[in-house]
Amino acid sequence: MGRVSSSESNVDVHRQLAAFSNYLKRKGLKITNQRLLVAEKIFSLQSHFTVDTLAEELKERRNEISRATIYRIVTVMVEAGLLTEHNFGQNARYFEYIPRQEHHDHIICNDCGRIDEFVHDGIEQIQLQIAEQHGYDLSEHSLNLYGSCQELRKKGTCSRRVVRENRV
Amino acid sequence: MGRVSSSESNVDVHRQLAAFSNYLKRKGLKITNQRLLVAEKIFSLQSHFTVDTLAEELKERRNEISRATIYRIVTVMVEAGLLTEHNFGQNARYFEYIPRQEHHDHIICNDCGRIDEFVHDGIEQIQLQIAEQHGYDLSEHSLNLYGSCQELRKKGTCSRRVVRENRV
DNA sequence: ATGCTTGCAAACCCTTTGCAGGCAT
DNA sequence: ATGCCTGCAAAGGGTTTGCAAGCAT
Repeated sequence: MGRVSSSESNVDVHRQLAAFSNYLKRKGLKITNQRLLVAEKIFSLQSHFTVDTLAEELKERRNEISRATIYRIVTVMVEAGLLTEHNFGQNARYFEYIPRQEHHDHIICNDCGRIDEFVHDGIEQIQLQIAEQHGYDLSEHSLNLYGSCQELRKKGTCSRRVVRENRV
Repeated sequence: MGRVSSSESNVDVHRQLAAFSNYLKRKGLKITNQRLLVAEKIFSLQSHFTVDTLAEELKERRNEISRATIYRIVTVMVEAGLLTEHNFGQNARYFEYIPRQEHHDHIICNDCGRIDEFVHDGIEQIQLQIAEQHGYDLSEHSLNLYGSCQELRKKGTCSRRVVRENRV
């Protein structure tokens, strides 16, 4: 249930990389191999990630980059407005590439950690009203729904769990 | 804009402490001085807190309790259903005492860190619909609005910031 | 040549845990 | 007396930072 038809083409990735390069140039920052590799991985991922998962994936493709550097690059990309940071749990910092300013909120599965996305115009508007009523100038918001997806209920198992008699 | 008329009376605090004691007894846990002091502080706080702020406040009142112990007590209280944990930022674990299962969401000020609360039945219902549409069994949610409150705009300063020419 | 970037390792912050002594039961 | 609790200090996990070498400009 991500974006319309996923399969980000290479053309898109290249365009996004070019945009990132332009940003770097404009800011007087250097276009390094590490920055391009990390950005490319993020653009082609098309989903949420942590610095840790990113580091693992890069390592598998023989493009190992130190976590310190990845943290620094991700920070630059957040400043560039290319990445958004999420607070899904207390001990994980998730980032997500959001093409063309497409906003959305998330539903996270308590069983398997799966993350789905949604947008609801009604909710978006109500939020603006609420902020106004409380005297706030709304700049952003974070709406996360937590629950269990169908997988565990239907199959009896999912990537993380098995249905047991005594659910905790 | 917290709960109706705040001023939690001592009577209430005592009742809540009694409830907590009962819970401890029921679970075969011990009623220790630290547990009572921490719980009392939380009940009388009537707002969001971190383990750190709690530790500081207890220290000021000459009731210093080690952070390790506070973490352990807070964990028990979450299990008892007396506390809810929030993810307002990535590097702070906030807890909140929620009397009588009163649910609410939050608006957080980016300037001063102030936290206001609200409930909107419409949003609550829409969330259930969205979860259902995506095949999820909704168990909980977290909705945080971020913005700037009136203080900084009106006074030119607030507890954390001063209005400057170049806002970042 | 210049100085931004990288990688390493150490430092940090918050949180958890092993252990021995303390206390509620 | 029993064994759960506490406090200390050490360990852990994620993130940041100082520094010297490396690389884009």
